[in-house]
Amino acid sequence: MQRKYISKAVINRLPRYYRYLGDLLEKDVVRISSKELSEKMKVTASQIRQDLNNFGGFGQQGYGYNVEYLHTEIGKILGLDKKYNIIIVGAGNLGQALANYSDFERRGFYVKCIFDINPRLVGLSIRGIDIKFIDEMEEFIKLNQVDIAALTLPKAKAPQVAADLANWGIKGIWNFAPTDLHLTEDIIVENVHLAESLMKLSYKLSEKQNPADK
Amino acid sequence: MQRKYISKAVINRLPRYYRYLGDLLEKDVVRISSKELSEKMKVTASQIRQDLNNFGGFGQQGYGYNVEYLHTEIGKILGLDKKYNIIIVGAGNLGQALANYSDFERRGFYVKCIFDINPRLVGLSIRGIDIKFIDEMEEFIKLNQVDIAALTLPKAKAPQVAADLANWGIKGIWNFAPTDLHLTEDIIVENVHLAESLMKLSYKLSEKQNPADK
DNA sequence: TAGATTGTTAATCGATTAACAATC
DNA sequence: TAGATTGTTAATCGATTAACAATC
Repeated sequence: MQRKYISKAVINRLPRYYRYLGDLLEKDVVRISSKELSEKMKVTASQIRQDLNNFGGFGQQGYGYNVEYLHTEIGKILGLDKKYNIIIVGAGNLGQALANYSDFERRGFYVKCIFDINPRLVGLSIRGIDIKFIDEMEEFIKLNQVDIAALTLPKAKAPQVAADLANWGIKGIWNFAPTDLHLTEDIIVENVHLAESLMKLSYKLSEKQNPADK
Repeated sequence: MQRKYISKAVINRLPRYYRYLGDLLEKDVVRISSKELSEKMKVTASQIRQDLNNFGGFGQQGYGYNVEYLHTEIGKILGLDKKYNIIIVGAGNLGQALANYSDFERRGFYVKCIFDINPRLVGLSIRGIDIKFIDEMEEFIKLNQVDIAALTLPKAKAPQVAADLANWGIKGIWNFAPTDLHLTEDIIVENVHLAESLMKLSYKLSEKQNPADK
């Protein structure tokens, strides 16, 4: 669908546009101009127009953008019109939290199974999602069409599991382990590094106490 | 401590440097050149040297960088030599997962209390951390020196709670609610938007199926 | 038609990379 | 000293913002 090359900076902003448009939609706002949206989002109107025009003209001169239409179109760009099957690898607290987060389903992400090595967790289920022993993972992936694996396991185990998943045909990895996975080009990795996020907060807090000259 | 203005791009990379240096330290690596590190991290050596020099000369010509020293210095820049008291607001799965994540303590982040409105959770404790009723939060913050609040509560409640926390003297908010908090300048917000992270993964997956020309 | 606002080009700004003199 | 590698300046590249003609 997307044809021309889109910079990473633009892609990173798309989900935020999507969220704001969803909020507007809930408030029954029908149309919005780039200027109004820019004030809400605290970005420049120019950036919004520039970003959107990477994907085609969604607006109308003199009118602005139709909220519902733009929301739908950005959803399509983000691939939210498709369905994804997810497995969660690691049934610890974070894995369980993700399994419980039913909101993902609204966006087309379906958690199909959770895997762990801990026999005390195997056999349990969360929101009707089974926790299976990790040895059953290969077969499960081959029988079900699993697109994405969320890795919520210790750093030490992540690289091997990721390599296995890649071999078994997983397309994307949502990596919560605090390590970088070095896989082949054709497997997509999206990292969530909570510890690093907390460090950024910490940096900003100390900076506040010792501000820069500028 | 930090004097000159540091760009956001640099700050975002610091925790990753810190992580790689920590890994090297565990492997008892004593020194590393920007070139070696750049190969591991898949960035340019130039960028590493440029980034580090924002904070002063940590290396030595002809030698490279001492791993332990650089690790410590970046830790200081990130404020990891300080201690932070944290409260978690929202004792749902994600809040509980954060409370259970004992690794944060190693970095100086101490979870002191969890708050919720659900009477069925109040009175329980996680790893010895009490879950209290949210009405007790104001007093708790005034009695204990709380620096950071992690918000793991529904989007609808986040803005009001954040405003209260700001009034009660919280310095930083680690926001997991899928909304932007508009607070005064002097309160620091670091967002973790899991849904947006998943959308980026989704984008990259659909892009792979319909690649750009370039 | 007049007013509003997009789509898009041009100008500016900032971040990254390359190059190399300084120096360990 | 010779070799290695930093610290730092200069060149390049990319992203953001400003401006405005096109057009609804």
